[in-house]
Amino acid sequence: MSSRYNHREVEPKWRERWAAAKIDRALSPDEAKGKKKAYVLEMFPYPSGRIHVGHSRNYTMGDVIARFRRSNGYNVLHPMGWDAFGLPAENAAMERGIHPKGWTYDNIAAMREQLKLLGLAIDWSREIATCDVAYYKHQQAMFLAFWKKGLVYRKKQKVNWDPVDNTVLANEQVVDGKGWRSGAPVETRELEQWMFKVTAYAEDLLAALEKLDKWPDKVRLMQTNWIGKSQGAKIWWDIAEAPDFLPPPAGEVARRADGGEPSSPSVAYGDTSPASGGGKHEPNHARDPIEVYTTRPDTLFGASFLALAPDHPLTKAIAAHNPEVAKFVEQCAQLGTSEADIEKAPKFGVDLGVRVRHPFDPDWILPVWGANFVLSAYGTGAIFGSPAGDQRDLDFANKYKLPFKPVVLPPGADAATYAVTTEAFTDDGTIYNSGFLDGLSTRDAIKAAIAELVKLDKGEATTQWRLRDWGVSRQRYWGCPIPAIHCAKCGVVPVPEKDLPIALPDDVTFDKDKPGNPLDRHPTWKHTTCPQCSGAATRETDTLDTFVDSSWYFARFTDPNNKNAPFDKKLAGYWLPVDQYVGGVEHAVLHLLYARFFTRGMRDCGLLDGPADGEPFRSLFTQGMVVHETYWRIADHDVPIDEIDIDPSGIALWKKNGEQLASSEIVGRPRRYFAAKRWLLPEQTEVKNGVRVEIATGKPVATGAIEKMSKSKKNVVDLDAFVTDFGADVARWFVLSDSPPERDVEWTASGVRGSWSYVQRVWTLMEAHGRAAPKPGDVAPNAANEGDALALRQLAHRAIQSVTDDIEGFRFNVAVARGYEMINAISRLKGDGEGEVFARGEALRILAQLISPFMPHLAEECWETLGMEGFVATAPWPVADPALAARNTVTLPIQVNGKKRAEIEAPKGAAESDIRELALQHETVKPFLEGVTIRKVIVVPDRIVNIVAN
RNA sequence: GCGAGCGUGGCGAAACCGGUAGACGCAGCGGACUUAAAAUCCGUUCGCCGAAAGGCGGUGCGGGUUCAAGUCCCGCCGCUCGCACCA
Repeated sequence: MSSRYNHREVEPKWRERWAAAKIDRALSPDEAKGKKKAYVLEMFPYPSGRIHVGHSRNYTMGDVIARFRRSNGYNVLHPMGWDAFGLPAENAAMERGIHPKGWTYDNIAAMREQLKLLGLAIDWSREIATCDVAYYKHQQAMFLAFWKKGLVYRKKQKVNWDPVDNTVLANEQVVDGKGWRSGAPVETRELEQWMFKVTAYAEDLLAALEKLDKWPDKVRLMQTNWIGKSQGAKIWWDIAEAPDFLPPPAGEVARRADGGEPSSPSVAYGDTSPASGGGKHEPNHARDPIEVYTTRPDTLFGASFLALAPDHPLTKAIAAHNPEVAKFVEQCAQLGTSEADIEKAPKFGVDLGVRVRHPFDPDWILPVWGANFVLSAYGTGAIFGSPAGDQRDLDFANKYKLPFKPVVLPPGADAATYAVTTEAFTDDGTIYNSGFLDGLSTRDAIKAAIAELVKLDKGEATTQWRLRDWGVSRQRYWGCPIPAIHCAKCGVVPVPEKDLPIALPDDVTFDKDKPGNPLDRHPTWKHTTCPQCSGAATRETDTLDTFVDSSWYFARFTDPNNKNAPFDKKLAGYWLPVDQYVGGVEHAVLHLLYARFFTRGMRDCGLLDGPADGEPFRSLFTQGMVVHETYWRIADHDVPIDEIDIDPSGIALWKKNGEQLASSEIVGRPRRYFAAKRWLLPEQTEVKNGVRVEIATGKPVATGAIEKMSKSKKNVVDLDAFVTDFGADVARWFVLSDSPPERDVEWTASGVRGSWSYVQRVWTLMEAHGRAAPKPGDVAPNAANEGDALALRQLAHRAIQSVTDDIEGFRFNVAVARGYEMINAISRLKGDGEGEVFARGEALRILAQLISPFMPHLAEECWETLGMEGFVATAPWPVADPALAARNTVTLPIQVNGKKRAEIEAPKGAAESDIRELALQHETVKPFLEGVTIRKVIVVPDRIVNIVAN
């Protein structure tokens, strides 16, 4: 009498029982005496609306780990929260005339209910949302602490400015030089920005990457490149000649526009100004020596020119008087910044009319050029050109007929004949044509050149970083207000801690016609008094970048309801670092770097005792996405029907004047062709007679690329509907099957059917067996230790070993395969004797435990059906019986000259000489040994035999 | 351009230290049950030759190391990701 497994009743039942028993609650350190802790965390979601099955994969992976750890006796912290500030809420507000707060909290409520459907073992008592005042007031206090510590400063910085939306855009929000929402060309503006001094930890952030051995190499490499440490030298080139209009070498002239060290410390709060750059050659006045950065001071004798960035102060100073230079600067500004543009842009430049002296020879005069390929944002914005050793310098020198000579002799080349024409030699070699450096290796010459520069006071060794400080100002409403006050008399003043929180006002207006920051135009909120002089003052109306919110939330989870502090030092010390962090690789640099910075900052502000090394995430896993086919049809009105069509098999036909275009001709499709696509939800389509059609119209539908599930392409499967139809367990099982977790998995109807039928098979066997499963430790009857029963017992115990290793090693797809293997083996075992019943019951019990991290509801129902006590979720993880899991006989393949010819069964650990004889005497092997001489017999114990003969 | 990763049946994949290539799933084919269908169950499925036993070939391409290579080394080709005129 088998009944169908009814997930609609079973799943909610167990979720209620788990909640009632509070099994997901993380224990306090005192309660958990004797247990090890495990902090398992998935990157918390942005509450964008509703979740779909694609979102579920990330949480399911974390949940498998969390449940697995709990079964293994750990005190598990597995929390959930909401990255709730951000632009989409304001956009929704503008489009629909609602409040960002209401929109956000509604979304959170909806998504919380959806996530709960998945049966995740989450301690919901620790839920946080970054837009709660209870959360961000601690963030404001932390901002003040960082400020006090010198990790916060203000600086004029170039930003992407959207002139239509009146706001700063992040680089990611600039697409092809245009604002992603407004479509308006983005302008560059200089704005006073709040900065976090990430560069203070550059050395440590880089060095500590080596210790993060449980992070993917790929992510560590990306951070290494992002931090971009480079060792070299600064060199000061004295001006020999300059145009008369340049001011004399005195007075205040700004240094290069966007340099390493920030400018004036305009903020009063203890020691707020970052350590100044310090050299005696600062600042770089128009007639002061030109500072150049190089990694190759060994090639100094090959120098033939200096080149400055278009926005180097000296270039700009000359452009103000020299029309030719002004034209050059303008041309550079007009060049696109996209990758393709840079690739294509030819090198060009202009002689600035300035001449400098070579540091090693005052009589050696070199020209100074402006050049488009020199970046103002890197190094000092000025280089010396050594054409024989740098391809860009060589191209430039060839174009403008600047002289050059090779100074590095490639290994093996002849100094008498070696020459450079169009290809520079950039590798290490032997220095020649270089005075006192002659004969040295590249390495030694770099040291010798720097020593000489220091002696002459013409330069010094230096380290250059690609990493920049983090600009956190956003001209936005829906974010954490920055706790600062602007006073005409006192300058920028921190809000006293007792006045926190600075809460966002609710009464703001969102008006499409009045873009910009609603805080800025709020009638009362921004007006306040100065905490120092009590005079009239205004609040800072910028809010913090939402990446700040997510830079410390993992610490808040350790003590989420603390009213007086962001968290208790002891609790944070107990739980941190996060033992397993799971998230998308798209956060490889920004979020993961900022969090590492923040942990160090919190430590140095005394908020955090451990981890002493400042690393928030011990182990990181970057998971793949759920992808799905996309479906679309032609829009009804946008395009003349003869220009685009869909053939009955779902292939798009692009036509022009009735002629069909080959796919190669469809490059650079006009924009309106894209507008012609109307994406369809999978459930709006069906396959009829092998053709996918729109259900409503019966018209054929085109099948587009297989892409990450996203609202915009509509290739999503709604979670609620899926859970109703198939159950959460099927979704969880499916997203972990088939593909390795780090790779994408394609959601397919047939794959879902496979998972569904697996659930049914498990249930059918469980129910048929009933309440007769042996408990762990029950002694097996003799009959269970022979024949097929024994084979099943061995398989089950080996599965314990395998699944345990697979979960530990993030091979969930392999663990899933073991689940299939087990159910196949269990259903193959026939007979109802004492031995079979025992073996079957034991295997089913083990199966219920092994699948419980993956399909917790089904496992729980099975556990109860088998007559087991308590929750399978909290039952100890099964331990394999070594006697059963071990193999006492092994199958050895016998190869002759590397080709498999036979197999033999042999006892495990059998003597090599015995195996050798068995192999040589084997009936099917013998024919291959006739007429040849046996050269060698290789016996790898318990693995293989290979007979070498010829 | 630089850097990293990947390339295995019709498809998703497995093979952890070099040791029986293709576990497991999907799709396909054959069968059972059924009036029929769905569901379920059983068998089968890398290619070629063969009635079978068995043989030959096979992990992007070309070489190499080894008794033995999907796995290690060298050189190509292709795809994906990251960075990009970084001095």
